[in-house]
Amino acid sequence: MEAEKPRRRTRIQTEKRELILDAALEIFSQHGFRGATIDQIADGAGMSKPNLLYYFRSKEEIHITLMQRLLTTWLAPLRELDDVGDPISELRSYIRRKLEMARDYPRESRLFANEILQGAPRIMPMIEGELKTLVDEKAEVISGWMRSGRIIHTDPYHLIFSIWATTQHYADFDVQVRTVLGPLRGGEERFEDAARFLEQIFVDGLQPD
Amino acid sequence: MEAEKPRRRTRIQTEKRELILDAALEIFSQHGFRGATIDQIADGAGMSKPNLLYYFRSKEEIHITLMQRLLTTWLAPLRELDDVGDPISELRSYIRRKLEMARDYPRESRLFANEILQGAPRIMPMIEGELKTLVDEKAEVISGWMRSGRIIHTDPYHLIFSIWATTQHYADFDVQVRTVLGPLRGGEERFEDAARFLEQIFVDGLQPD
Amino acid sequence: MEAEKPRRRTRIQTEKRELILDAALEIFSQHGFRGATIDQIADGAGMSKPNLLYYFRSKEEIHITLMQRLLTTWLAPLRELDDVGDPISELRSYIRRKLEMARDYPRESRLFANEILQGAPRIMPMIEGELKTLVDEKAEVISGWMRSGRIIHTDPYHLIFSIWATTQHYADFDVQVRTVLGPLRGGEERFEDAARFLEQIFVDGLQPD
Amino acid sequence: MEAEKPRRRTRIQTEKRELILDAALEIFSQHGFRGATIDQIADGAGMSKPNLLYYFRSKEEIHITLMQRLLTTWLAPLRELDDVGDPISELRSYIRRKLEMARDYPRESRLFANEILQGAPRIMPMIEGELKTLVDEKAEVISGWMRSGRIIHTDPYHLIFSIWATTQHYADFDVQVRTVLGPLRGGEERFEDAARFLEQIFVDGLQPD
DNA sequence: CATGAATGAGCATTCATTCAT
DNA sequence: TATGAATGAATGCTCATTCAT
Repeated sequence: MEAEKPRRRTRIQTEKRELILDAALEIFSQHGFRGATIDQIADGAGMSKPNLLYYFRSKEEIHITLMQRLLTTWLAPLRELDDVGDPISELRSYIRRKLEMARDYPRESRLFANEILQGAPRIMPMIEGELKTLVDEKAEVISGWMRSGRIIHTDPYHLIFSIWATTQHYADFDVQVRTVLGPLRGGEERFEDAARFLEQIFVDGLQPD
Repeated sequence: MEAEKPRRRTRIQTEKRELILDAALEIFSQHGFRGATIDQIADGAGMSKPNLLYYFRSKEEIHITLMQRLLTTWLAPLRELDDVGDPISELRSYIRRKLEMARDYPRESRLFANEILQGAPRIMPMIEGELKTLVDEKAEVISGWMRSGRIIHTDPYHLIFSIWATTQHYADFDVQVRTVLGPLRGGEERFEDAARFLEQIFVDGLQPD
Repeated sequence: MEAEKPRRRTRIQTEKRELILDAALEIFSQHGFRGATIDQIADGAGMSKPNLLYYFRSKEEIHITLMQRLLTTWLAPLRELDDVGDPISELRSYIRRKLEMARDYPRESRLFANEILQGAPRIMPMIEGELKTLVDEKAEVISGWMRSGRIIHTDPYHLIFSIWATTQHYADFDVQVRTVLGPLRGGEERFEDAARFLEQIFVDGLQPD
Repeated sequence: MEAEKPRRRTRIQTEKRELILDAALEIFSQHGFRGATIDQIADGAGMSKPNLLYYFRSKEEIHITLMQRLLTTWLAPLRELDDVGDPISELRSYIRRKLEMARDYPRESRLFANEILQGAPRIMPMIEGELKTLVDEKAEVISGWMRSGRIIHTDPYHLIFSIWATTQHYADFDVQVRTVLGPLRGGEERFEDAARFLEQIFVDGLQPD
């Protein structure tokens, strides 16, 4: 109801907000929105609860801010998928980049998965807007490649879903993956192995004879 | 932590426990463990909170019970993967069954995903035990098929992970899938389309020339 | 948003609710809505805060319940003002009853005053409805008495306001009244003195020569 | 509790203090002492919260300062009641002035009412001192008029209370008055109507035959 | 003078669990 | 078995006040 006074940000404000967002990412991705407490986040950010609430008005505001940034980074690899490049190497790069993100930013992946799992209560508009638009656009690019015979014919949407699912799996189901692979194969090399496998499936599999 | 006194159960007890577990599945899969409340579950099961706690000692006990059953059902398709069958049709069936489960039991899938996402705090022993054992065993079956040249050579573990990831995606990321596909392609037929795509990738792709 | 489950009330429920309402009346009338805390009320009612919230869902619900009852009792004297009685003795009785209420139920008077002072944020509908309707009706009765020459002609609405103001003053401004009157005249007899004065002003003053 | 160091004030200090007091009057009269926040007052005064607290050490200090001024203005009409004037026209003027104050300074009236309602926790000394002294004095003046037969015999204290109550009612119970009078009679003319009624009651009614 | 930053104490409300019947 | 009643421990958020600059 109240008018948001759009506070101009000082340097300290910006820095502290980053601190908070980082701590929040850790906590939210681990416990989900409801499972996370402001206390935990404040602790992680090294400040008191009321002080944290001086930078963000509410738990939800932190979450929303996180989500907005997240989506942008998260969609970056897909956004780079280039119409004019070579289809095979474009797809290969896309898968590589997605896997790298799963390896380097697993918290972001889990935060996103958490939100979608619960029905995307706080992120739906972005899914319907930005995300859908981008996917539609890139699906069209892929369809073009198919029509021109540069990759075999298949469903571009489900192709994208599958790439998402398989790559993000290494972040979202990390504990399971590592446990199943065991100490011998569950180290960092698992990402190399996954990359090799996924290329075989998606890249070789899509290559016309 | 306390030793469970193994109470003998009457028929009524068993029925009520089922009622509770069903309600709990609904709530837990929707809100996660911490986000769910006993009140909601009791409501869903049509009984009072203390009465519910007569059948299960605590919120966690419900969750654990649910998880135990879940894993068994969840692994059933993989367990059916038959050593002596035809590899190609075995894999095809496996993918089909997993997709059917994603379609028919999305709550179970989400509950499982939720748990793993949070680091499997309550299910780790089963992952390390039952699940890992089964995967190891079936990976060996698949390896056997590869060695005998009946399917092409690749990594059986990552193959299993990929089948899990892609099929479960249709349950866990359901909102996103339907939103992106839009009203025209996001109906029940999405499972058919997915099946067709996944067979192309996994079955045709693994076929030796 | 949630559907109110209309709880059937047990005897204990009813008794405890009364206890709470009584304590709340004490606290609210003393500190106002915002100034009162649930802790204070729970303390006054001899129970824990969560226990109190088992009987009333929120602070506001207590206040609303209190207000609803209040208005009914509060308007009772005016409601008894009888069309067919003798105007002079009707007015005399009305003033007496209002003064008795100020003496015997000062907390109710103050609670009401508090609410109106703050712009009646939680009671406006009742003012616009029940209260206005009743006043309109009784103003018409008084007007009738005037038209028939049984009391002198004046404004019936402002007459009612003045009776309200003067009688309630002995509850609402009690501290001031007692302080000004001092120990000699500020005891219980102040109500007798007030009654005598008010009758002189309102009753004798309205009498036609 | 600490001894106030009597700070000498610059002109700017004085101006800012006025700004603050005006904003505080608005807020305190609307929400009561506990319901008001320093933030709201600082906002209303167009300054930051710590800056406001540079001019007044605490919320309470603002309130006390406000109360002290208030009482002086508030008692001015009574103070003007003149021993040597004509009793009837003195009383008439007194009522007029009090009604004008209710019309022009309703916030002051409500602030005062609020404080008394809560038992005058912060203003008691002034009630016992300044206010009581003045009332005693003026009651004696009125008694003199009665003894000399210039107005009829009645209780001067309760007469003063009644004039207070009835006039202040138009400020303190403003919402109720306007709601009951409705759009047709609840405009600014309500003060004229009230004045006419009150004169009839108090002035004509006190006139010896 | 002015303000951004920080905090301890408080507050309404929720929730898992226990107790008595 | 079943439930009404009770509560300790959170939990999100507010607010008067202080501190540093």
